[in-house]
Amino acid sequence: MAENETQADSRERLLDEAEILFAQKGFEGVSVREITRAAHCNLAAVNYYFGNKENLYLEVFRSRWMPRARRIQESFRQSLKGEGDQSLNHIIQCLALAFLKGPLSEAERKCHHQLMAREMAQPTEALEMLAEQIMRPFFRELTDMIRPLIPEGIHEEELMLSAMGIFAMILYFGFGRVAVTRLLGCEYDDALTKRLSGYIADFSIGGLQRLNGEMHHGG
Amino acid sequence: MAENETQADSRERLLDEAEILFAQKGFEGVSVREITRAAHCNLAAVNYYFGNKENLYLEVFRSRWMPRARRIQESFRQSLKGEGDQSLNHIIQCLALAFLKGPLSEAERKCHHQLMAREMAQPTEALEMLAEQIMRPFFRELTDMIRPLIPEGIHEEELMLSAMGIFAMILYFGFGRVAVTRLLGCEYDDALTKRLSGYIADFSIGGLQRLNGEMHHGG
DNA sequence: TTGACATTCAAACGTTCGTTTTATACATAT
DNA sequence: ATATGTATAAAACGAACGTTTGAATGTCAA
Repeated sequence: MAENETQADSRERLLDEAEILFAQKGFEGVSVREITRAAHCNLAAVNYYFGNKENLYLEVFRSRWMPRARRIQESFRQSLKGEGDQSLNHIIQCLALAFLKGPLSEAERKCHHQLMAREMAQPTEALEMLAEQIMRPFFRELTDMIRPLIPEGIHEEELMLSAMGIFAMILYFGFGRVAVTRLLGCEYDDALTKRLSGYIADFSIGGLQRLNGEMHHGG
Repeated sequence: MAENETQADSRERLLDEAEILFAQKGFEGVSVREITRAAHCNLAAVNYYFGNKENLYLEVFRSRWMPRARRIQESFRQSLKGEGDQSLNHIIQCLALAFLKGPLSEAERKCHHQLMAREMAQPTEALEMLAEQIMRPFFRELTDMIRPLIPEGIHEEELMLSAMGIFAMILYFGFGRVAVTRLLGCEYDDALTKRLSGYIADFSIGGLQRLNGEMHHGG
């Protein structure tokens, strides 16, 4: 084997193009023909390498989405370690930034969040995999991180919901950017992303602190 | 024409069933045959009444989604008028409640939010219609309502983003309930809905107040 | 009864879908 | 040189898709 390009890269090209197309149009919205055309390989290649279309979809999550999710998480941990400040403010700011600007290109991030949003709206086998291997561990890590920084009596569920509320906004402004720009009346450029990031951080921190206060001072 | 049942109700039954199925599976995920089967009418009925599948989809938004959105908004206005309290706290609480519990049944609300989420993820002609006739007017109404209650210097965009942040969580916990329950590890029953509603309200209010207090964004 | 109109129905249209089949090209190991 | 395994190619499979057709209904006015 060895040697020049376009050889055994068909499998990789298929995964690359499939992820983009699945993110843009959804599983049912893309045909195998469209994917193989984009990847410059034969129609039968999907079945040759992955057995069927559904397996290709799952493999996209295994070999593309999950590693990227881990990179985002790692970027979050690194930016936390970088400074001594471990306040709630700092943690959430780093969290929002890691997911909204993070270590990814604009195209990658858009693709990443769209796929996630689609799985949430219409879960498949893939979501079970992500929930188990990516999301639940990270939520646990996150709640463990936050717990010592807030008043004691708070319920675990509140904590979980808080973390999910943050991701709600991240996902919303990520996957719904077409609608967001249509409503804001301005383009989704780098500046807007930065402002969104700061806004989400502020909003989340405010929400968390209010939750803390409510828990203790009644309401 | 005769006033019997099941007569010219085919059109209405088609709209009812189509909305549910479109919400559950998306435009491409449902076949005309599936819709007509659910509505107990002939396959050709879709083309007879609506010309084609896409027109049926748009008509679902015109004759089902939009009136329901107006009912939700009206419920919000009524609950505001009911009491003299016009504080920021009260407004947002009413807002969250109107969208999370509001005047709809559980099934209706689920259907409603799922359709919206799908349009945000993959906008069609329908979203332009909703943005113009429903969303933009309501956001304007909302920001006009909130503006006098917060410090002056605040930017219009911040206000818009705040409103959208609230809807982000509403949509997230609405359309992603399968994923939510999978992460929380508990069922999405009435009690959870109630807690979610209160949580989103608290979270949103906290976020807004923080925005007011601190104009600057870190990072 | 007749004619016109609105609605339903079964059947078929042409197209596209995911998948399978068969054949071919080419590298490497024996 | 032959056998082997990998990869690509074109063509076809049956099934399902959205849509169209034309006949069969039922209703109501004339």
